[in-house]
Amino acid sequence: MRLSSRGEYGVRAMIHLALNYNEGFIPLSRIAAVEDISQQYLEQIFANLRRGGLICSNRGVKGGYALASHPQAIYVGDIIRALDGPITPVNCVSDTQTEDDCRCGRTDDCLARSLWMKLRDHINQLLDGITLQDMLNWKH
Amino acid sequence: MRLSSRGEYGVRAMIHLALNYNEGFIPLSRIAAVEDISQQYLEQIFANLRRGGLICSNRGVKGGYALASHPQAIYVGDIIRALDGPITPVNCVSDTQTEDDCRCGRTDDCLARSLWMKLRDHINQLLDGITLQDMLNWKH
DNA sequence: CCGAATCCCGAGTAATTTTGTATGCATTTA
DNA sequence: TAAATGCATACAAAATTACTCGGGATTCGG
Repeated sequence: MRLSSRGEYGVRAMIHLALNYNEGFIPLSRIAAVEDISQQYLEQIFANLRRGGLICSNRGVKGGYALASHPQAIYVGDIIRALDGPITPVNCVSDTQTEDDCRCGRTDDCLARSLWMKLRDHINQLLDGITLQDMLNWKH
Repeated sequence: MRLSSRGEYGVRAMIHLALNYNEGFIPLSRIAAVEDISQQYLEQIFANLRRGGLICSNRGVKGGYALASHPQAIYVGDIIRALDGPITPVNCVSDTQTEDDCRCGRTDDCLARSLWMKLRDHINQLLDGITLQDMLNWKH
């Protein structure tokens, strides 16, 4: 049940953007330096965030990245899904599952299945209830 | 945020033991066959469950495995922790973390850290609130 | 127009983790 | 003693993750 480094880095980078929401576009090099993340790796992560519509980008000198919307409107769940795909403990109960993704043949009469669905929903509900702004407010 | 196959198989095998709680010790070969899991792989899984005190074993002919306690007293969280270690989204906030397990240098003033702790607790609280018996009762 | 700063893209590689296999020994019962 | 079981450890194959590399495309300031 570990999060990928993509997800972890992605959330941290998004917090960074949220903290500097007023300052316009921020070059990736600065985020990579401050957060101590490989710049090229972070580029891939940001590519996914952009495709997911969570951030905007500008090329060229003075370019960089910025949140696509207000920190209040960006949910952690969306960040992680943009980077790691559907949040689910087992493929069996993912929205986008295919037939043979499932390790156990049975689908309907699988007692464990109810557990995985509960767990899936539980995690998603938490992550879809927390925005970047919420996290900024947690600052002690 | 995926569960390992160890965890998935382990829970299914424990459900199997719970369904046959009255029938004494059940040989692993039968569980492996019914649940369609590699027997040798399942042996490793059961070794961990045994070390975790969740199941009892008897060797020799007529030997096998059985739950160490009543299905009402066995929690899913304990099963998964016995197989995969601490349930946590990032090493940073694991109980048993070491210094360099943590990808981000900062520990205290990490805004993301609060999120990971909430997520960790959220997941553990769910899994520590569900017993094998609960799952049997979900049978439609 | 030129050069520097930036984003963008796809392929490739290294490291790690996961998922198993293989082999053999130990114990119990009939 | 033989067969059925659990026990233990090392090994191997596969998959995933976590990056690196090399080069392009775009924008801005001079």
